[in-house]
Amino acid sequence: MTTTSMKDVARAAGVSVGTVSNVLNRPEAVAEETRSRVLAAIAELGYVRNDSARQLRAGRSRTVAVVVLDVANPFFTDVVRGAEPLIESAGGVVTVCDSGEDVRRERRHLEILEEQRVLGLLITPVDDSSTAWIERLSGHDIPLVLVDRGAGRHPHCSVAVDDVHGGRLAAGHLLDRGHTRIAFVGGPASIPQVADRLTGCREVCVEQGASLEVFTTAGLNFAAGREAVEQMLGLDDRPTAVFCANDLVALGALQALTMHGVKVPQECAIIGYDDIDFAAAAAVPLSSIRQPRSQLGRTAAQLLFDEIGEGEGHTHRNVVFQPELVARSSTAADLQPLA
Amino acid sequence: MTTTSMKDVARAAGVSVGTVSNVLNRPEAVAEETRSRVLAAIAELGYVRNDSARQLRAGRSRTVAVVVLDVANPFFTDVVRGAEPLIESAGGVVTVCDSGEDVRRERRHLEILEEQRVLGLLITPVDDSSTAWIERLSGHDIPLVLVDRGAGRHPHCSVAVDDVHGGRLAAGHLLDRGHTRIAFVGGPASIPQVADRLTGCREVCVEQGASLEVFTTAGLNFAAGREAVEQMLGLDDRPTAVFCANDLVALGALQALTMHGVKVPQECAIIGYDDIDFAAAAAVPLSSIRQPRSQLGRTAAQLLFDEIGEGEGHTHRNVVFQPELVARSSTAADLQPLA
DNA sequence: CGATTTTTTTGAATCGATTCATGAAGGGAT
DNA sequence: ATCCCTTCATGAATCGATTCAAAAAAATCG
Repeated sequence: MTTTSMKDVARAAGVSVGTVSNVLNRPEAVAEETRSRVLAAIAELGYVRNDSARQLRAGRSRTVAVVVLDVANPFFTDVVRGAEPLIESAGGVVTVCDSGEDVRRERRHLEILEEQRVLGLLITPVDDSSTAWIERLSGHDIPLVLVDRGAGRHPHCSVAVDDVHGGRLAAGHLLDRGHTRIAFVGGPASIPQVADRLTGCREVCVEQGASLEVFTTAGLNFAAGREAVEQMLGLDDRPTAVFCANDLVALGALQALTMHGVKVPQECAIIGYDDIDFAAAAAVPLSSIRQPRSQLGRTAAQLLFDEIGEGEGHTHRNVVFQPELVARSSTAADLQPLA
Repeated sequence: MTTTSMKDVARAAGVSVGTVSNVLNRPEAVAEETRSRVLAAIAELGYVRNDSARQLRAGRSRTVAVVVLDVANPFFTDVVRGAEPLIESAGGVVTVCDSGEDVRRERRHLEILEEQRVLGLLITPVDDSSTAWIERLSGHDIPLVLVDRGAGRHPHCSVAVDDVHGGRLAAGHLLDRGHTRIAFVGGPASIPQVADRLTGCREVCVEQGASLEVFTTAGLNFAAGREAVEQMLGLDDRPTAVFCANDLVALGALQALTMHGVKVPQECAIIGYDDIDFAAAAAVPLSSIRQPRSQLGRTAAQLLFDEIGEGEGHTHRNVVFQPELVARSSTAADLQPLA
């Protein structure tokens, strides 16, 4: 006999299983003397509650899943960190799922989470094709909050940052510095955050008559930034400023530029997005667009529990934060007029 | 009726629940015609398996938990990335738990994981006081592999990197550069990795007659590095080289040094540990001690499944990898003899 | 066609905790 | 001693999927 169950504890303590259950769940309903006898038996036998059985009866688990695009991206770990305290203090258990910007992985996670009957979900969807699955969970009464993504016309709570505005801030800053040939690096284009940041950037470029070259990458990481820069350096008449869709990409780009002896910011300016801690510590301290990362997580958790608490009569809320420009050395020099 | 169960599917398809179960678990044992009828009913009703019930019956979940010291540390995300493919291809589900270098948080996670009857565990224990709990899980037949930590005399599989050797490499490199006043920054001292790296460092310093100043920090992150440097800069006769217990600390230290106008490496050299991707992209590319991060994860997962597969007749294995010095700019200059 | 084997399907037992109607025991009040 | 209230403890029913011995149906063969 591998595992000891409540029945064993009950037998050892000379009580019924119902009483053991009461000791665990409503200790005040059990007489002092009985309770300590049961607790002694539990300690004696090394009994551990079986969560599956508990959940089966309860019909719902106490797990809140956070589905992110990339756990290795500090932006998301900060969002998770922001959400954790609230979830845990509400008796929940946090589980982090990494979709890796891949719809198939995301879908696999969602299938499993649905089978697990999770208490709720905070999710940053990979792209629009995620919607069908998300609606399915939602239809099966799993409350969810969209993170870093407006709900659009979807009936959900959401917390987001105005990425179009962020894109405008970044591009505006570069143009202020005198640049007229801008490169945008990021992808895939199906990721809404990328699309929005590019939209904002493009708007500003068009308004002010700057040229814009778009380098679409396969992902939002170090390697993507490096590769895009390699490609850019091959051009005859290359851009003088790069706006990267996030800081990881920007750090990769910065590394590649430095490796090729291109001086930042004198010969090429760079600005990233997210303002992760590493940005300030980079080879050339990186200008970036700051998002309220942990507040994003905290608010999302808050909305989720509001929804769980309010039940039927719940009205969805959509919170939008404004991003903020953080200018550092990587965009510090005004463009030197070419002779 | 919120959830639809197998019973509902059975009724809709005009078969027994046993047959529905067979369709899901051993489709080849069900007649073609019946199978498609059941599948149709499943699709029709939007039926989703209840994992709790399944686990209850099975006695075990298919979750493999990875308990790490800090999810925000790229070292650990890389370890997790390394372990995931193998776990998932074996039909497992990965869940990452962050102990945050805090024994209490670690313990809470372990309690929950035990209640969940996880399939297995990859864990980097916070410190020696974790041992009792780990043994408890192990005693309850939950197989586990210690990660980034030798098993010592404990009866477990483990994958580790020789941290004492790593400490020697780092210190040796600094002394080779002509430094004779070394600072070690890291903590808390109860973390074995920190203790081992310091041990190696101290050995070399003693052997070669260099002085060693130890700055013990509360954690292994950015802020810790910054604070230690602030403190160090207050000293009259300060060290000329800093060995940080990991790269996050080193990046924090580097940032603080730069902020105070101390030139790296000319006025102060720095070397970190882990060689995370950010190290190479730092303000001054950071020398570091490289660990085979994803291989660590992959091997750990391998050992775990070996243990699960072999059952009783299993013999524990302890794999130790050797770290490797990666010299970059942050230690590039030989010490300038002070006039 | 009846006997025999093979293929399918059935349905009851099981996993372990929770819940709740029911009942027992103890304490006061009359 | 009787009746009424509390306070505690009981144990059967329940959650939903899996398993497996046994029954039923279909196929094969002489």
